[in-house]
Amino acid sequence: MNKFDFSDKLKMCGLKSTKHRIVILDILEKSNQPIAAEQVFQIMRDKDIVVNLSTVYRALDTLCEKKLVIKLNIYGDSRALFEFNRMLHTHHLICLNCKKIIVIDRCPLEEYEKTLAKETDYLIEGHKLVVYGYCPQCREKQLKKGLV
Amino acid sequence: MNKFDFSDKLKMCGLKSTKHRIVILDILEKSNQPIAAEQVFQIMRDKDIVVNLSTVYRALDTLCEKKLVIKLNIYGDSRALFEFNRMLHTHHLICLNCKKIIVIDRCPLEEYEKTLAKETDYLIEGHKLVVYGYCPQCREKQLKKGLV
DNA sequence: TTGGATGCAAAAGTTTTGCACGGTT
DNA sequence: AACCGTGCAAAACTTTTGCATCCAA
Repeated sequence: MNKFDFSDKLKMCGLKSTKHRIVILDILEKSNQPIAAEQVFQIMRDKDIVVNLSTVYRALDTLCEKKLVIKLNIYGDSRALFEFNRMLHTHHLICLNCKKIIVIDRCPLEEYEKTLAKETDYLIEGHKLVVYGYCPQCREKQLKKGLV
Repeated sequence: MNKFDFSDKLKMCGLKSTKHRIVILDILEKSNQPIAAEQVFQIMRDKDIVVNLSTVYRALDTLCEKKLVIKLNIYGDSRALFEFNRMLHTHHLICLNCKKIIVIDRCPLEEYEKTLAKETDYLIEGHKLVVYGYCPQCREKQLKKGLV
């Protein structure tokens, strides 16, 4: 997706198309895993884009409101993480050692949601599933140390 | 579970049995939903227990390490929440309106974990599932307002 | 007695806010 | 021109830490 698409996307949501917002969408879209506001800020700095951290927070907040971006709160990280909303229903597999996050795009929970709705009389809007484990690389390292 | 049990539990984990820790376990055990450190602190204050907030944080941290307590990071709350570990594998159903949290104790994901392990070569340690929706009470209120 | 637990104060880290100014529509 | 977005600084909020003291084992 290129910058013109981002610009259109923003306008379609009733937002002004600003350079910062486009760059932020671009950064998140290119990231293969969710990142924190501070990291977005640093990447912008690295690109020699002068921006204030509060602007990054405000932009992320606005983009989340418009569902262009998804905000995550993950165990073990006190910061919120943000990812580009690819309009796919995804889940996350997180390595407990290196904190790498893999996005998984298969969901086994459609039926479960229906059952749950019946049982609880809730109107179910969605869910978040996070799976924790150790990635192959970290498993190997820990095997060598005799830790696992 | 009474206070003697908590004392034993702490000792079995290699922790000293202190008044504060016992009270904190008691508060969490009695709470029907996960609560923040600040709330634990306030409940202690209400019980006329003089305690420092940093002690609450340290105690919760220690109890989590020993798996007596579970720490949660939930979307929409920048604070961590803590719940008594009932040694059941549970999930959470959260009302997007009133933020009420229901603990659900049926898990549809055993098979899924196995499949995922095979596919990714991760050593899966566990998962967290949070379902979002609107509770019957909030649905009714919103219906009246014509919002849903 | 000894090491771990606590209180206190201070710092660190994350996120939000008020206000003046600037840019998009 | 109007309104929304941004920079800056400050504050708010959550969590952690250093150190002296206290308490459970």
